[in-house]
Amino acid sequence: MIHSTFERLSEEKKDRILQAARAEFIHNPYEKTSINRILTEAGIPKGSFYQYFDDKSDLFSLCINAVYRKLIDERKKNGEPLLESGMLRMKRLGFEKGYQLFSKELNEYLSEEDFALFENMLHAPHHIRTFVQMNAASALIAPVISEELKSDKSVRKDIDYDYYAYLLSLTEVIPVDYGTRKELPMEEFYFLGYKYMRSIYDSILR
Amino acid sequence: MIHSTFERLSEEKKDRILQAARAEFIHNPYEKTSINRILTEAGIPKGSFYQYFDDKSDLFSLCINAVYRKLIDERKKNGEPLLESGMLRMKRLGFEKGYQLFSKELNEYLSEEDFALFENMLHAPHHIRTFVQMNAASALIAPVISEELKSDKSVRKDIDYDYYAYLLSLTEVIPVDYGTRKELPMEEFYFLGYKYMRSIYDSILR
DNA sequence: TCGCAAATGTGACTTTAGTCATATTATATT
DNA sequence: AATATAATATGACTAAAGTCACATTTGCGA
Repeated sequence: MIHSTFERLSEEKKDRILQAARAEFIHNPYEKTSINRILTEAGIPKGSFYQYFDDKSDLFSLCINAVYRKLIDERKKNGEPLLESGMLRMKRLGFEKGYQLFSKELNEYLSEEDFALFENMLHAPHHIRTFVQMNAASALIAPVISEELKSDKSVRKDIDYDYYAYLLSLTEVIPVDYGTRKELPMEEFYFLGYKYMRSIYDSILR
Repeated sequence: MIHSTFERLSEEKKDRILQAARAEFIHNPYEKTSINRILTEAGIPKGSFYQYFDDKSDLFSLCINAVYRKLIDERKKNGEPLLESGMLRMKRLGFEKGYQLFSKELNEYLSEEDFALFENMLHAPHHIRTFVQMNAASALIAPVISEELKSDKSVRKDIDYDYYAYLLSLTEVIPVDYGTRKELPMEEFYFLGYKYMRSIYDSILR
């Protein structure tokens, strides 16, 4: 967990840490990254690190969340709902077309460095990847979906919006976890994701 | 991930490792446990460890899975279905009664040491706990649920049993993750678990 | 503005994880 | 049985994580 001591830091210092961490996580696979190096680069003493964070995964989460936040903000700015992204559209348009659109958008929104960072997340140890993705889902994606559910006429009014938004935010995490364990090809993940999403919707649609 | 090299080891050696790890994880909170100590205790050289496992979380998973396996086997032996355990029954009988029954069963099946181990799992870093629980769910619990779904007349025949069994196996993991993040009291977890289970069932019941 | 307490900063130090070159043992091939 | 080849075992070594006692700064009531 990222401690409140970190949040209280000056923007300048927070950014110095983020940038140093980002560079490290972009250029190395997760297991090869070093807290020591990041701290030297950012000019932060070792002791301080453990006042701000629990461990390396927090630092990684910080970097990944920054990219997710960018993605979300862009979609919002363009008036595109978040729920429509990823899985659901993939199913609606078919895998090929949906994936093309998805890639196109990512290319618009994300830099090459962002892609490298995401790539490293995909190859990080299973528990780190799951942690980081669930983190982003719950902290960034779920709140947006919750709002979308509230203003969606086809959704029941008596449900716990936050909880179902959280469940929906896992639409990428859960199938990927399952698919990875079963060693399924990437393409199948999306259909699993759709099934998962479908099962949540079955409970909350009027 | 636990490598196949470990599986190939003699039962004697595997058990020596399991017992040494178990003792370490029972007597220390996760962060205070040491691979080095476990290996010294088990008489296994450092280099061998990394031929069998990726890291400490594998060793922890090994210990936790052994207890889950015991629980599952006991329920099977007594002819009690797995799906009825935990959340669902909690909802059917009400929290108080359901929890009493749950505790009673656990007390029958598990030793004090098993409890200590589980306790340490509950307080392990978030990503370790999630990893270990999802692991057990997917490797041990899901296969049993899959069989139960297949022989359940009220379940549709055209579904992907394994996948929905996997989703149902997460009925304890998902609500606990959400509840922990939101800092909800333990009791609420069970109602969230029921909602989660409900939403999956809505999709697979005839 | 002084003095005190709480919060934050600091880096030498200890312990732990993880690597790798080499040794040993098992398995297959003729 | 002799030889080649692959699989496993080993522990000294390197690099990393994590700790802690002490220093410095900040906030705040008198």
